[in-house]
Amino acid sequence: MLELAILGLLKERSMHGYQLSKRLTDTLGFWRVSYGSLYPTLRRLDQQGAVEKVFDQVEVGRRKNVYRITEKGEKLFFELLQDANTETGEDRFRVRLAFFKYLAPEARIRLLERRRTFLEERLGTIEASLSGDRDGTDTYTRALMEHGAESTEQDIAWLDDLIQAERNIAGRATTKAKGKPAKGGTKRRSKRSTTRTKGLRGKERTT
Amino acid sequence: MLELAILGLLKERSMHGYQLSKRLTDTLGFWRVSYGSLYPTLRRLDQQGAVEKVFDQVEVGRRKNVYRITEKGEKLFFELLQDANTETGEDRFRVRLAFFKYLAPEARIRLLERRRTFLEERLGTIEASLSGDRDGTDTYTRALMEHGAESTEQDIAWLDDLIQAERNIAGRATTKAKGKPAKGGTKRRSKRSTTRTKGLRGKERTT
DNA sequence: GGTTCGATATATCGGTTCGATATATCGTTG
DNA sequence: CAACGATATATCGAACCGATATATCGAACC
Repeated sequence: MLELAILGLLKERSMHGYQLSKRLTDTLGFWRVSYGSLYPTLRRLDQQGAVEKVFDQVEVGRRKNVYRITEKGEKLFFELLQDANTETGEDRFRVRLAFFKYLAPEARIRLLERRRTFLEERLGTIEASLSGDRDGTDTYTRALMEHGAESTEQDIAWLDDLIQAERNIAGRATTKAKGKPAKGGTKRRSKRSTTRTKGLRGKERTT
Repeated sequence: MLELAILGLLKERSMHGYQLSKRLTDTLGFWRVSYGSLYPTLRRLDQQGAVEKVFDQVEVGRRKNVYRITEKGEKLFFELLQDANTETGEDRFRVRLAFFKYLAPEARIRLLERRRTFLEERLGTIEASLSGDRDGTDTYTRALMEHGAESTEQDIAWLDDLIQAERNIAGRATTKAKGKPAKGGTKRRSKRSTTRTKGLRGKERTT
């Protein structure tokens, strides 16, 4: 997954390790990457020909290893991006979302809905745990779970917005305009009140 | 950190691996633990004498390894819990919060405030990145960051509530009354100010 | 002028965790 | 009773984390 993130960033512009680290932490998903995985991954990518070192304006004693993505690397990038099969874990989703512009709208929607299903399931288990646990849990565990439920609900609402926006795009791209006004676009909508989440979500897909 | 979580759960009652896995995923921080780390950790704890196997209702089926915490394990638990030195990363904080009842109120407040500082810093970098990025970022990255900022703000507000509740307890301490943590305070919505970080914050830009 | 200091930059080591998978038993249902 | 899903334990290799070592650069400070 680090490979995917690195390749995606190098697609925009060539960088050296330290810059990659900053971009990974700050802008992209703001999830901390250890040098203990960044540099080895970078070297691994280099050895398999997905990236290459750039020696240009070295000047004086500057020891910077600037990397550039190769065509092989571009291909690898799209393979990894398409491989949404194994998508659990927060970070993986974030990284993929960050490179959504390289995916077709339908693929985006598929990914967003899968994520939504996952969060909905999690919310279900949390709420089941909250309601079915008579005085077994202490205050702090309870606070933790309640906050978790709240955050998850907000994440779902956010996903709903993204999905809606994506549908608007896909709608006017393929099918003809027909009774799908969907005005505002990416503003806050989808006030979810259905806290009851047992076995909804129609259309289960096998994957 | 898995050690801490396991020991804390075994402190409540003896369990076998699968039950631990469920408790870890569902109630405690609902963060998925792989069996590839759970079982080895369990065995490691066994070998170093922090937990021990319990063979009571073996008899039939008998493929359950029930573990019980030892006195050595209890000591280890408190050591690990106190070692808040290395506290970055979501999960570590959650696990510690789940076992807050074993910490003194001052220690709790210290941990909560450290977490708060961390989140405040992160929020700062996100917002700096958001405002200082002249159209370099695409829609999706931007959405990601905005949502991240929002979530972080809510986390901070939640922390504020917890800190406030903790202060109330600590304030009326002095009496050994086995204080039960102020049930009234865990309902979100509190003032959020006292930002001792950078001055630039609080855009209130309606999503 | 020198030197302390923090940010930049690369690298590696040991240990932990992840993801996938293999195996077997139990409980239920058709 | 066979099929099936949930329970339960286990292990492997690869990825990843946290800490640490090293070195250079640009300022700041006396």
